[in-house]
Amino acid sequence: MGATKTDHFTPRQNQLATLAKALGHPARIAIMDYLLKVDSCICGDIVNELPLAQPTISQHLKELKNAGLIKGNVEGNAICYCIDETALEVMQSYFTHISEGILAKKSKCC
Amino acid sequence: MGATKTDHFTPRQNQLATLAKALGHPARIAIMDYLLKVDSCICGDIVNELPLAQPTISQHLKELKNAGLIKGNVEGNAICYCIDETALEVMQSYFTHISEGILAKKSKCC
DNA sequence: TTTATCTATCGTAATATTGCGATAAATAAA
DNA sequence: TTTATTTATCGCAATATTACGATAGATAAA
Repeated sequence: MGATKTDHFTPRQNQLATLAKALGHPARIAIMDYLLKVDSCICGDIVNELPLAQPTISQHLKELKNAGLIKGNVEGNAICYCIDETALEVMQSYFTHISEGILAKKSKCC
Repeated sequence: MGATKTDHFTPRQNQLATLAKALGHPARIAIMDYLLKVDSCICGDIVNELPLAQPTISQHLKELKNAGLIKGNVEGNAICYCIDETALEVMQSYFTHISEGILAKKSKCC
């Protein structure tokens, strides 16, 4: 035990969970914040912005990248990361879907 | 090491991360799905819907509740859970905010 | 009261995450 | 080529998560 039973759920449920999990750490929210704040990709300066060591940040960037939330490409001797809109659209439409679902509900239990 | 450095980030970053983390498991996405599907609260039948044991589901419900995503109240000898809209609005506005941020960006790096 | 039903909690094992020092890999600059 | 600069990876320790059997607590039904 201890491992998530991924194969018992639908691909959509797993995808949403993967995306949410990737955002489930304040450092990774902070990285997304910084990516939005600077009007460009981040190339190196992200390490100076966060209160974490370079290997730790590299690891968080890797997780965001694996989840598809950011993408990066080599630029000189730095690497350029920026937000991947596709994954964000998935999350956004998920919450829109939930909101609509709640509005449609006429039940009054809680 | 091993513990998240929560105090190094802003309350907003921590709140978003907490909410995202709570949704970061397919079982909890499935619970939210089910809460939306049935036009009422869930009272007991959730255990039959998921491929997990009762204690595990109880644990997942607890995490969703701690994050503020669902709320529950006693109803007979069952407990009635349903979605808490407030937390969802936080997430929805976060993704709206990101989308707007991306649209506003004129940079063309990636 | 006794029994059934539903949910929570405890305890524990397996696995995953977080964080960082040390170090490697890759490219730029000198 | 040598030296910086930047990022990734390895290895490890500390902590957190996931899952579930056993069991307790609470209410409903008989």
